Amino acid sequence: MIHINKVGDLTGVTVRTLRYYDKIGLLKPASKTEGGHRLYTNEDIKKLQQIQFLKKIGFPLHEIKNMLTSSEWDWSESLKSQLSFVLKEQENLKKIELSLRELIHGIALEGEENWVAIQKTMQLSSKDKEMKQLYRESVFKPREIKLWKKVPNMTSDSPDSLEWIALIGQLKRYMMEGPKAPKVQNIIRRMDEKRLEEFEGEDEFLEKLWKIRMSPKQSEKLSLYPIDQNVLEFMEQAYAFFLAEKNNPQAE
Amino acid sequence: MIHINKVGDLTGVTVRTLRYYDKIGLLKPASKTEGGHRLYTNEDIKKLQQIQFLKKIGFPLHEIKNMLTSSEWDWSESLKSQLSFVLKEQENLKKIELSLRELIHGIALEGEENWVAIQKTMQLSSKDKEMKQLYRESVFKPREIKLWKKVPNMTSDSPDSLEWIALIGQLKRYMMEGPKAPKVQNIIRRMDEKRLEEFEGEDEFLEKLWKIRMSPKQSEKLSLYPIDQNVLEFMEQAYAFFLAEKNNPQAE
DNA sequence: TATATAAAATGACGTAACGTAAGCTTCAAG
DNA sequence: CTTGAAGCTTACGTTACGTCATTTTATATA
Repeated sequence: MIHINKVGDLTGVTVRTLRYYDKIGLLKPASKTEGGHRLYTNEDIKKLQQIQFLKKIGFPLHEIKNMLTSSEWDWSESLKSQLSFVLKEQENLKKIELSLRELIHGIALEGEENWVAIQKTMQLSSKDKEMKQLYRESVFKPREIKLWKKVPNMTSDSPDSLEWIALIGQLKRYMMEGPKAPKVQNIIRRMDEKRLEEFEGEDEFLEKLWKIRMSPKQSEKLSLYPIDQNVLEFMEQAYAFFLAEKNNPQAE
Repeated sequence: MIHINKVGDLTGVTVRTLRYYDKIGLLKPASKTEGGHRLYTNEDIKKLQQIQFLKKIGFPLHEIKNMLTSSEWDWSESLKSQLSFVLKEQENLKKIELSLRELIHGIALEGEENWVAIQKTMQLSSKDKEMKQLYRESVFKPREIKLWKKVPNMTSDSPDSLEWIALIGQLKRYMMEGPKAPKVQNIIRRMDEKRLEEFEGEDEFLEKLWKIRMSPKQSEKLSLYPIDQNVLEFMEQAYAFFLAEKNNPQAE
């Protein structure tokens, strides 16, 4: 016969919990002292461990009670339904994770102080994702759909996407220095390097992508994070200058 | 000025919820009629949509309230901590998923009627998984560790593992017909085919595995689902008979 | 054996985010 | 002016306990 706090020590559950389980009839102690103190047996401990396990895998107490009392319980049934529930929960959390990453990257781009990023993402997220997939397929060729995966997007945590976000963020910061500023040109050079690494020879695709980028509405349809028009234009100027310099190095 | 049930139609939240948000000060309607009916503006609707989004990604209402009121809120901070929380939750659900699969497969093996499978798995799950990894590394060679992944286990949902479980389950059902029964021999043949497909030429490894299998204690240490001793022995007999038949087809 | 003290018992309130029901009041149409 | 629909407030129920507050029992010491 084991006292209540000893049971707690053995299994890690609190005294309060044991009293609660007693009250709801989930685990009644085998006996009591004449004064009313609860006394548990080894059997009770085993049952408690089963309860703990079933609770851990997500069953509510009232269902655990049924499971352990009714001998005719359809274990297979409830385990499978619990499994499908768990799978759904995981999908859901995956979506939440993507939204969070989008927001975090958005703030990295826009800076924390202004609400714009948050607003944009919250609007984006409220729309239908599947629609976008369909639209995407209508605009690009099948082969280009594969390339699409390499386009940096706000939900990815790949190093590549992160660097793109960082580069664009820096570009915004240095915009007031003009497109020819060395800092800006360094960023553009790095972008060009990455472009070559990832999209070498895919000029047609890049051309299409850039046109879409220049139209905020189309960008949004494709769930591209809407980059400010003036940033895009600035980028185009800086890139033009970069190309000119490259072809004619010593000129000034 | 929009009436409360219209707001519900527009955003999908219930009237009760809107009244609740009013009460806790999360979303107060811009004005009220003299009779006390709530009137919302377009601004309110926008705010409500933000609330919905933040709720969807897992923030509690009181935190959302802070986020939307205090202008100095550290968005980056709370988004990141929420992200890490979500990641932890996903890990947790993954573990739960594995436990559930283990139980479901256990029942497929032992049959629903007897508690044995459930008991066994519940005991297995309560122990430390990392310990097992270490033990495994001490028993097998590095090269064999890779092979280990192909050993059917109770938590996998790969077709291969499922078939092994099904085969062993059937074997148990036909045990009373003796090791020479055609049904039993068919199962053994299928097992042999699979063995060849997956472990061809790895005789040393299989030998080791089999020895461990014959010892319930060692099996458990490696988190192998403990198969009953008599089933294993029966399997050995049936397999011996199978080999004999194969080498000497027409004898009887 | 009386008493001090630890530990146990019961009862009640609080939690998060609403759902649901009861009973009363306001709004808008006819 | 009536009437039915919709709105209002109040309050209890939900999950699985945590956290008091108060009282009673068990046990060790004087």
